[in-house]
Amino acid sequence: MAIVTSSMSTPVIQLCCPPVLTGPLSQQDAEQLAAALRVIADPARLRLLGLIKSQPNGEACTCDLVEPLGLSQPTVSHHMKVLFEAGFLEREKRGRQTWYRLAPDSLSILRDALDPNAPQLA
Amino acid sequence: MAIVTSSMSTPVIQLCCPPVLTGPLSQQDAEQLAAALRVIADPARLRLLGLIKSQPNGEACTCDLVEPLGLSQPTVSHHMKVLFEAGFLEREKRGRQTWYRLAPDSLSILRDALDPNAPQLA
DNA sequence: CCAACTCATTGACGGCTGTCGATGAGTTAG
DNA sequence: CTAACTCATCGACAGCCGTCAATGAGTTGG
Repeated sequence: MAIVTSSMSTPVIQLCCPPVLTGPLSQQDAEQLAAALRVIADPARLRLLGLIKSQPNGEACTCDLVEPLGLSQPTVSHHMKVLFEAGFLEREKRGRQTWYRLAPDSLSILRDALDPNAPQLA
Repeated sequence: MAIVTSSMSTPVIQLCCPPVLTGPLSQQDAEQLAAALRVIADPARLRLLGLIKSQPNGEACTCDLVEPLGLSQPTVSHHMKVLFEAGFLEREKRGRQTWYRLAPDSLSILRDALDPNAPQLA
């Protein structure tokens, strides 16, 4: 019996993927890459990534993001959770605040998957 | 009065965008980039891009794509329209068939927008 | 111990969209 | 001209998801 029975799952960003144009994508590969892309295919989440990156030390707590984003605190919290669980953000709790930082290489993985010069396998 | 009153609009892929991590994205920039990402954040459309690229001459007609994708013909037609109007595909009618080809540079634009080493502006 | 603060969770709602069957429009072969 | 073929469009439906107000959980200061 595992001690940790939580719902921790592998971040989608780490699961994907052969480049799109390497050849026909399997259904599974396509679903994983699509899942990773869907996470950042949202204006609020894109703005959050840019905001965090532009903060001092490249980190931000939730309270720093609510007002510049112009969305409610629960909504921001929701987006942060999605970005974190997908592997785009790192999270650290300090006192009552939660600090977020960009996960290195997460965007690079997506970039690689979109490489238009990927070698044809077939 | 314009002769062409059709609903032709600029492909979303050509509208976007400063890189995500250059700094805080404006609402408009974020929406444009998100719109472009949403187009390919779908397993069926990702598979279509890979399928077309792997065909002889890098082009395919709709009839070549329905069976390998495992979706109905109207659904495939719908996805092709979305990809074309977004600027990811070029289209050419020959007789009763419609042939599609990857639009060069479309994926590269998205790749550039995801550059994790983009210079900070602020 | 209590009040204030920060953040996450819950539940609800509305809009978007991926899918299909049915149908229509254009093209070719006979 | 007609039948068959290829593809697009339409209308409908179900599921997903972004958003918020209300509430709960954990932390700090006094």
